[in-house]
Order: sequence, then structure tokens, then C-alpha cells
Amino acid sequence: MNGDGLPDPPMRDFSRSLPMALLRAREAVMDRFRPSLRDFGITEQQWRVLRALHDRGEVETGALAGLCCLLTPSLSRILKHLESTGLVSRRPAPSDQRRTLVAISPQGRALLERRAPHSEAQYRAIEDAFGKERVDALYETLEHLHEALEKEKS
Amino acid sequence: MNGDGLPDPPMRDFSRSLPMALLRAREAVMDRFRPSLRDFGITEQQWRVLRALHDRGEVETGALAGLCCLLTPSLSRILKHLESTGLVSRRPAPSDQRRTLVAISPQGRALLERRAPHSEAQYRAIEDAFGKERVDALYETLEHLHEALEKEKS
DNA sequence: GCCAAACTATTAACATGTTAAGTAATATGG
DNA sequence: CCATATTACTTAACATGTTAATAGTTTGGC
Repeated sequence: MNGDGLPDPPMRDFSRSLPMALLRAREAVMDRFRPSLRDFGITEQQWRVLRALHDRGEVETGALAGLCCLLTPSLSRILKHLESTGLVSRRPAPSDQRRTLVAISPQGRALLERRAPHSEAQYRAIEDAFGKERVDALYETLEHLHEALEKEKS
Repeated sequence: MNGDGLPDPPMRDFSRSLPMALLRAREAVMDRFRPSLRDFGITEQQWRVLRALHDRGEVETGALAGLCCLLTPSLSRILKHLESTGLVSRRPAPSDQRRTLVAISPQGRALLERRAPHSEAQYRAIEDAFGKERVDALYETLEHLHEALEKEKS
């Protein structure tokens, strides 16, 4: 009881945790992708990096982190690994020696193109199971939620 | 070009990655909760464990992992830490020595009850920013997606 | 009762998440 | 110009994610 003689507002039910709900859905989705990632010997995060570089060409480390939804310390380790296996290359930016430019290598591009069909097949399976319209609507909802919460960063 | 003389189906735009979309939304949400977790000196996962034990009482390790959306190796380490700081207790199940029963301690409950109002305040802020109806609809969509994908595990 | 198979939790090994500190290069004010 | 702050990236330290292997229990068939 508090000073009002009323009970404290009850804690929300544990099932109504937004981080958990998003995590559970994400895990259900990732379960579909993990087997082929494993077959190709790369992690989810390494795939994101290759995917971004394939689309955008040479990108600065900081921008790449934003694109891949990674923190820069994680990306730093991931790039070290990808560079050692020859899937990406790094060089200092000519105009500013602080910055690093990252690019996908021919081997990286080859790996990406070999796995892409497997990935697309899983997307089709997900759309079949849940409905393409509902998937599209979910993308929109998630984007709006993201914007609504970013906007308020006072 | 492939054998049909048609281009291969184009790879989806990088922005249309369901795992990324779910992750970005989740990170936007977590940004709201991380400060108070940090203030109370616990991690997001440790909070989930305390939260589940508070609601459900004594729970087996395996069931607890499912409730918290954690893999058992992670939970094993987390419980070791929570036990060493006195927030939970463990004992073997009387009927089956393989199983371990976990319970929240008075100190764990106290910590949880101190932080709960901060957590609830952030939930209200999120609902204000995005709309309670849309949040509720999102919970439902995520649950349905989860069910649709689990169902197909042939 | 005995043994192989199944089950539960833990440990191990490597990769990433998270926060703080460090390093080198550049921009800025005086 | 120079001292200083700022920027971009990396390292460090600890916690968790992920997969495989391990150790202790229990179950079932025999």
C-alpha cells in the first residue's frame, strides 16, 4: 500500500515485455537463417557486413556500423576477422587518415552470391507462413516505432 | 543472366531484412531501459531472470531459459553470477537430481521492486510516443509471427 | 539388477554485446 | 603556430550468444 491507501500499480505481466516480444520474434526468424549461415561458415553479423558492402561499395567504418546495426567495437573485431580471411579489404581514407574505408573483396562477393539464393528461399518460406502483406505491414510498424522513439531523444 | 535468358531474381534491398528490422526496433526500445539497468548494476538478461522468478516462483533451469529467451549455457553463467551476489538461490530437485530449481531471494525481490517503477515509467513513455493501441497491435503481430514460424518446424 | 540410450545441466571455445579507456589524426581558438 | 578539444577507430574487460562436448541422472528394455 502507498500513501493513498491504494495498491501500487501492478507490475506488467512478464509476457508483456516489448524487448522480449521483439527478441522472441527475431529468434523465430533467425532459426530459419542460421542453418545456411552455418553451412557457409559465417556469422549473422559477418553476413550483415558483407551484405552492406555489396550494396553500398566502399564505406567508412562508422557508417558501416550504423548500416549493420553494430557497435563500433564489435565491428572492429569483425573486420579484423573478415580481413584475415580475405573477404574484405581496408585502407585509410586519403583525405582523412583517421577514417578507414572498407570494401568487399571478390571472394567476399562470391560467397555472398552463393548464399543469397538460400537466404531468399527462407524469406519466401516466411512470407508463405505469415503472409506477404503482414510481413510488409510489420516492416512499416517497426520502422514507425523506431522513428517515434528516436525522435524523442531529448 | 541464367539459362532462361532472364536475370536472376534480384537480391532484396538491404533495408528489407527482417532480422535487422526487428533488431533496430529492439535497440530503440532498449535505449530507454539501459540507463536504469545500469543504475541498478544489472544486465538486461539478469533482469529478465529476476522478473521471471518473481512471477513464477521456483522454476527449473530449463523452463527458466525458455521463459527468459536465453540459451541454457548463457543462463548457467548468469545464475552463477546472480547466486554469488545473493539475488537468487539454487537447489537440486528432490525428485530428480538432474534438475535444478531456482528461486529469487529477498534481496533479489527487493532490487526488482525498487527498479520496477522506473521500468514502468519507460513503458508509459513508449506508449505515449507510439500509441498504446499500436503497441498492443505490435505485441499481437509478433506473437502471431512467432507462432506461424514455430508451427512449421518440420 | 544391468546396460545402453535419453535427459539435464554445466563447461569449453570462439564470436559478439556493452561500456570505458586509449591512440592517432584533425579541427579550432587564441 | 601551438595548445587544446574533438573525431574516428581500436583495445580492454566483462557479460552474453552460439555450438559442441562433457558429466551426472534417470529411464527402459532385457
